[in-house]
Amino acid sequence: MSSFHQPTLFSFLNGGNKKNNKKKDNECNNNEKKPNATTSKEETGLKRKIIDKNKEEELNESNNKNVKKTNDTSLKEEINLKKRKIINDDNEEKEVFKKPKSTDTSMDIDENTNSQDSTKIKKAEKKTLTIFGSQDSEYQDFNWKAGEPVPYAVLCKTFENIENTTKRIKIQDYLTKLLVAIIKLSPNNLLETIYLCLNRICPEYEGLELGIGETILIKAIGEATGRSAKSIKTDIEKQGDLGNVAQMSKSNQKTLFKPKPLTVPAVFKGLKEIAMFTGNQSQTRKINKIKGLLIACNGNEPKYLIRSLEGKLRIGLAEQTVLMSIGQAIVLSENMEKRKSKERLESEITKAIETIKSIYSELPSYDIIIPALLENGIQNLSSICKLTPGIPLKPMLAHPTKSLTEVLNRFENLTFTCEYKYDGERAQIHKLENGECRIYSRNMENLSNKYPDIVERIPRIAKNDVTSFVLDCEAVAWDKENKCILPFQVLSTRKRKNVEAGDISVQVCVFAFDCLYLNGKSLIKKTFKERREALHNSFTPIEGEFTFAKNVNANNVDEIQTFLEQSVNDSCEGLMIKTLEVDSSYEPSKRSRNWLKVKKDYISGGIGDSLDLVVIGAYTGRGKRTGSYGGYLLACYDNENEEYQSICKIGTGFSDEQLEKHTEFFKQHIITKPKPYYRVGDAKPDIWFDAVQVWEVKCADLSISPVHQAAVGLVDPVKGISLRFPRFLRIRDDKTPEMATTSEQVADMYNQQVVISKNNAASQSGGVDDDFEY
DNA sequence: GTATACTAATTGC
DNA sequence: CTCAGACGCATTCGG
DNA sequence: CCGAATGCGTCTGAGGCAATTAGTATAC
Repeated sequence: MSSFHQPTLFSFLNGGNKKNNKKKDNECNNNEKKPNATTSKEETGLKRKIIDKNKEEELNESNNKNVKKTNDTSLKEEINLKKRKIINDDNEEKEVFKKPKSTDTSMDIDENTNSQDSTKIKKAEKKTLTIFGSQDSEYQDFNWKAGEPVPYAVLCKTFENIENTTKRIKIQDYLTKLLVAIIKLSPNNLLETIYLCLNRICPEYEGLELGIGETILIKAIGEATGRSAKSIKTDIEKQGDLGNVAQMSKSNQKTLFKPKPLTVPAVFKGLKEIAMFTGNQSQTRKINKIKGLLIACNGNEPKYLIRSLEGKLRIGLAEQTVLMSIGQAIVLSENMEKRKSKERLESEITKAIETIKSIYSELPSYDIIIPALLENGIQNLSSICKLTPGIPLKPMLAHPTKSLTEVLNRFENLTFTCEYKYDGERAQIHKLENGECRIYSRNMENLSNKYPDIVERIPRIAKNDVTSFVLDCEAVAWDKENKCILPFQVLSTRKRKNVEAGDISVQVCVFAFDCLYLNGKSLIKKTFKERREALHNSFTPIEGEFTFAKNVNANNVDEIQTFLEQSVNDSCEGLMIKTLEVDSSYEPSKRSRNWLKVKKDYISGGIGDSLDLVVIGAYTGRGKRTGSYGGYLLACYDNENEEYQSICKIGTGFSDEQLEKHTEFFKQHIITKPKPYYRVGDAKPDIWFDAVQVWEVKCADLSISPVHQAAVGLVDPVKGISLRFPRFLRIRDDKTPEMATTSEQVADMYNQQVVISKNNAASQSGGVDDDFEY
């Protein structure tokens, strides 16, 4: 009913005093531990098993887990910590969620001063209110005064809180609390804070990147702490995260003098500067800047600073949650002094979250939204920030489905339509009122300079009375001579920057499927039926340059099945299925995955490719896969040379349980050097294995590979073949490694792909393929 | 000094 | 891009 | 009738291949 929940409000109001909270949490843990531990034995499921297994450690260490976290290096501890987190969350669930709920009712009688509970809440509320402008605050330890820059430590403390829970409402809560305080104390820092939470430095469409990777970070950490790159690398394997390694290296190090504490704006400015270093010696300058920041870090700051630089905060906080927190925080901060009923606040927050999400999906720029929000409040925001040609909007995405029956179940009794899913690059085409044309990618990067050929043709696709528009399309590599679609791999060879019309080697055809804005009006709230009519009425196809996506308004399985097969036969990936009327607006904020996609490889036993491959190596896992192998190297068997040829790595498709089992199993088959009959090209795994097990693996396509060696010499003289989107299906215990898929089979599968065989046929006959029409 | 080869980073799917 | 896990929410099931 | 179980959608973070680009190191 409402996305805002009472525990959120309660814990927010009650969270005024950090020390009280902490104490309470500990009490909860102590009280809950024993009953929880005993009941867990009767329960099944992995989660429960983990709890049981680690019960003892949990009892001993739960109270000083933060201390442990920063000081303990061993792998075992890290894993325990991971599991402990689950247990803590379990306890939280019992305490934090039940207790506030029981007080909910008293919140309802807002003015009832007789109730003991409600007086408690008032006290809590009062404490929260005193945050602002006084020393007695949640953030008092950080010496943060109104009007002054937000200390980086405050942000990192919030990150730590967030990282230590998996509860989404709680995460949202921690961030909201911080944002409210910032709005009240240092509103100028709100924008920077939000960017740091999201690990970004500017709107996506501005395209500024950090240009920092692991290698440079290792160098910087090494120089800042006096450690060798090699020892840092071994630590990463143990700790699974460069941020943790930096934290460790830093805490072991004694600093001679204390630099001024970091602030949020200073860190943000530092990141932006790093991003803007270019040209000769820029890497050295980046390293020096990082070193400077690192040296100024205190407490847990190195961990989060380094993770920010890595581009992955990995604390369970991302865009959607940040947006919700912004909405919640702005309402709460606007109503701090007012006494509004719980219901009233709740509904205002729900509405604000909806508003923020929808505004952001139409105009994904915090640079614009946040200042407008601070200045004008949430009420007038949608009149200031709205869909504008020239600024990309968040694209609608599709939900994968496993079968056509699933599609029919979901869209039962609704009118829907099926479209070809072309294998190319998403292209959002904008024409501004002033005539300027731009193209944006799925991630809102500006592609105008990549596709000058498309930009040039944009004015010709619209009918005369059209002044401005935004279209949603797919750009697909196109063979002009034979009038057929080329593989994605061909498209990706196009230059990306400073493309001159003259040096375009790969032609593209644009397949349009939606119209989001037309002649000064946004169409996103209209039904897809209406939008598609607008598209078809206002634009004209040009052969080989601009076409509408092929579609059929079928509604029975047979028809759709035929259309699906036809799409694959026409070199497409499968179908997109969209409702025409009900719930068919283009509002990614509502449901970003409102469309369904049926890809040929999803359908089990169907057209999709599945291979039986041998495991010959592995890579150490990072993050939540620390302590197990995060990915494996697979090979096919070559009869001719009696060797195993690498075909791909694989890192998805297995459950946590399987992942652990694989790790256990393959630890018994480690070999120190690769066998002479392993041919792996540049795919060097961290650990080599004896060829003992066969895995069934599924993929979407096969491609010519610059690294892997499968079927080398059969399709390409020097290059092998690899798999696109590989995923683990199951262990094939019935097969020995010699019975794995062979190189010949791999080569055959490659050649049998429609898009390959069609093009081979076309280039051999030199004529137009008659079966191929648009 | 300039051309070339290599590596790391980013981005598409 | 694929996939699994955790969470939150809604609905159904069973004592 | 209420709490437990179940099912579904969303969100997040693990992991994949292959291409260009930018910066650096090396060779001539």
